[in-house]
Amino acid sequence: MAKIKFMRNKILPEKTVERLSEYRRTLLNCLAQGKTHIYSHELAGLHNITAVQVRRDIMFIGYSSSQRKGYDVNELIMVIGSILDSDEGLNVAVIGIGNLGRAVTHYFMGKRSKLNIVASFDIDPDKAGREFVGVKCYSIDDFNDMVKSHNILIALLTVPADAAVDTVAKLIDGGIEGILNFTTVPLNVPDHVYLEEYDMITSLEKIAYFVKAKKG
Amino acid sequence: MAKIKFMRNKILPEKTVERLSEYRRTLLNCLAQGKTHIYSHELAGLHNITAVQVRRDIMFIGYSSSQRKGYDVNELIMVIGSILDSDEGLNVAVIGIGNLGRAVTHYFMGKRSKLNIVASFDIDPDKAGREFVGVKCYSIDDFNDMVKSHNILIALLTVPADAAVDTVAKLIDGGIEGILNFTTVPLNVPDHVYLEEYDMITSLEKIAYFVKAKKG
DNA sequence: TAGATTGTTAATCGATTAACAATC
DNA sequence: TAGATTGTTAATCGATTAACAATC
Repeated sequence: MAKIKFMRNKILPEKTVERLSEYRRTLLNCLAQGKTHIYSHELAGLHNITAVQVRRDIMFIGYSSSQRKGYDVNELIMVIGSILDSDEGLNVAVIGIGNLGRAVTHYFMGKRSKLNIVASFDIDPDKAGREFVGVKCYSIDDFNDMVKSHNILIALLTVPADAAVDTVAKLIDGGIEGILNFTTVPLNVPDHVYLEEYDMITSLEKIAYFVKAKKG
Repeated sequence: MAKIKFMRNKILPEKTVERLSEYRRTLLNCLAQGKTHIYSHELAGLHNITAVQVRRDIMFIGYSSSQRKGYDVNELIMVIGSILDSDEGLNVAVIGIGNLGRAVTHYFMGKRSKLNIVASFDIDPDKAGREFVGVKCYSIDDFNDMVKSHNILIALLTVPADAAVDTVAKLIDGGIEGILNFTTVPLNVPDHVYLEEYDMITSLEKIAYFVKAKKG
């Protein structure tokens, strides 16, 4: 039987958290293919990183394989789940149900996950009450009530750029704790809110720069 | 007049490149509001970073303000442009024109940029020849020819997860040099290809983890 | 056992921040 | 000038990698 040291209360490095999320998806695929054990160098190879990094990440979460036959895929999935997931699942709202909002909702609905999109919100009164991609849309004015009644913790911000700043003020006011910002607008949030930028334009401009740089 | 040291041939740190892209957007807004000069601490405040970091980034690109009255907004935009943009613009293709592909295309078309979406590609023969969001769709079989004739350098990968690996092989074969990966599948690419992950699920799971961690 | 693999410490690398002289 | 601001070096922090003893 594998050992799990309970160092769960320690906060993990950001990059490790990212990779754990990625490992888990890969491990679920392995499981689907009937693979029950996986070596650190195998998992590393699938992610284009080094085996040391995989082992160090796994060390951080306090898991260790019992044999030298690699990690038990099933166990590792469970342990990562115990780190990343909340027992009760986590409720998420999409803010702004235009083209991007709908595509993102659709994208998420396709994945199994402890993260549930429970509502969308829009400023357009015509949209309130309707359902988009299987998710009910509410007026942004109902946001505060909904956050409380539906225990919404995280918001996906997919509003147009010029609405971003005002909308974020509403999200903060409503008591949201995490925001994934799809807009290209830099946002100011208080310390207790976790903000993650998700900026296509910057990602693309970065690729463009390094493609140029590589060419000489 | 401002001085520009020509250290353009040096490769910039990844994070600096990201921030330059973000600064530029902010600077364009400043310009639109009639602001001609900006202090490092102002630009920093708008991005929730320190003024030292702004100054260091600007030092890296070899620009320096002539007065102690902050940076000339217009000049700084030009200098960042000379770093990030290619003179001729850069041609981009969307691979997989489903929900996500269309939303992403729509999103980009709204921004002015030196990055042009010149084509989309799909495996579905019914889509080839049609136009989506103002961009013509081609069969993925025509990819190699199109890359050459339209000088496509970068691909946005918005295909379903199970098609990701095969599709990337085609992109590489066609001679693509940069990929923005919207799928959740980890990809293996040769050294000369610049790959950037753009993974919503991981971003969300990361937010979920740190929201939990902050609470106790 | 010998070889492969893991878990962990120490060394390195890269990015951020602190400190401060130079400038207007 | 005095105060504010910049440009840059040195120190710190965080993340990756190298090295290696321990284990099966």
